[in-house]
Amino acid sequence: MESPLPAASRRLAATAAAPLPDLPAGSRRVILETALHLFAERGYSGTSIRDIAKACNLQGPTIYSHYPSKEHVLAELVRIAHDEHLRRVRTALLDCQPDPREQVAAYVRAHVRFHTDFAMLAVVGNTELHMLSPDLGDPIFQVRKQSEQTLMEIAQRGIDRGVFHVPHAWLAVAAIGGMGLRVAFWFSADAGIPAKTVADSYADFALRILGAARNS
Amino acid sequence: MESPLPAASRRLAATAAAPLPDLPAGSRRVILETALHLFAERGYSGTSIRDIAKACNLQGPTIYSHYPSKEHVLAELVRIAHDEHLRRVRTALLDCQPDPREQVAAYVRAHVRFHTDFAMLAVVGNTELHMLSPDLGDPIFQVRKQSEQTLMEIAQRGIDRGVFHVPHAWLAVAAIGGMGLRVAFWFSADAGIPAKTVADSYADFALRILGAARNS
DNA sequence: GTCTATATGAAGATAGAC
DNA sequence: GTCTATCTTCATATAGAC
Repeated sequence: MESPLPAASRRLAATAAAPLPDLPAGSRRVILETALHLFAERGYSGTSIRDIAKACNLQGPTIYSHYPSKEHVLAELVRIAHDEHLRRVRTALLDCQPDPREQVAAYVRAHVRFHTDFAMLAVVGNTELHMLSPDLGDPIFQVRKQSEQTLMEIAQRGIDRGVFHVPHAWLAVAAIGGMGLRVAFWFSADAGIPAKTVADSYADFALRILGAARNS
Repeated sequence: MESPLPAASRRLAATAAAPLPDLPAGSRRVILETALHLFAERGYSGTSIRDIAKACNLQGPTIYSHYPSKEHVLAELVRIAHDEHLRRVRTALLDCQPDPREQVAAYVRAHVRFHTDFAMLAVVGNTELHMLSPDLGDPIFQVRKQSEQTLMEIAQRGIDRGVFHVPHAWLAVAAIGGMGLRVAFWFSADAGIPAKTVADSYADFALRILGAARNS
């Protein structure tokens, strides 16, 4: 009954971030990676430009040589998060047989692996997206919508073909998405459960939720 | 394929909070309910004492006649959230047959109804708990742990009796908890799906995850 | 690219009058 | 219980030197 949860007072369990995908070079990169750690742990509003600079061994105003505002730093992180999530989901589906069961399993494995492999990015992307002004946030909401719609379409297609059996498709999709999102908060690479185990298990859970479990 | 999600830039869909349980009277109550709305939408760090006061038609320092600090306001909200969650889960189990399937269904219905009926309280309780100093946060983490352990014990008991069939009990419990948590962000009393439908559906999803679906 | 100096405002919190 | 006045620190951001 030992639980692999983060230490009580921490917001998430992960301590190291996987190398960011789609990353700028040089100082921008250092700033971005440092901001990621701070935003993940203390939140966007709870982190100051000076905090980020200090953790980079820079003076506060130096940040402004690389980003026009703190909001732009957040926006780039949140954009990278959503782009990478969508990219992984789409790639997974390209490798897939046209069977909705395979597609759901592939989607959920990719979804969960994103949340294990980029836990900090996922936490920031999900908890701070709404802090962005419409100007910076709206394009990212569009990306998010595409990821969500993709799963909804797979589910609906499976229901139409009689492969899935669930009274309310949207609720099933919301549940599957939600359980995956939460992984970013408790998953830790060092502690306990391998990412692949989580991904495979959640893929199985998703199929069970949709009434199409391979093992039943 | 219409989705009942919150307007793009909002953090959660709920606009009104159910009357808070376990509530103080008078000005403390007004302050608490106002802070709840602001913390839910903008976060604890994104809300100032002056914001709260202004929304109460008070001057900033007046808050300090009722609470010693902003952190104490948050602490009371987070405590109420966790106490009410635990109380509901426990009450639901008292009305229950000793069958693990019934117990899981009762737990999840109570869990989900907490997140629909007190969406703002749930959002603040879950996203801002880690902002509290150990002094104020630790007792609340204890309450949280009790809720989590309760579901884990039910699941383990069902597995031991051969009623549930799932390779990794802890992952199943994490998935069930996580999908319920997420409900607080998208649920809206006015829009679309009744709370009872969500609760019943998620109870069914939980049983499916545990390999004990009543409908399969 | 990074620094120091600085402008301007807002933060949490206290003192003390009414 | 609520107010005004205020303290101190910190916030984002800019200007301009090196």
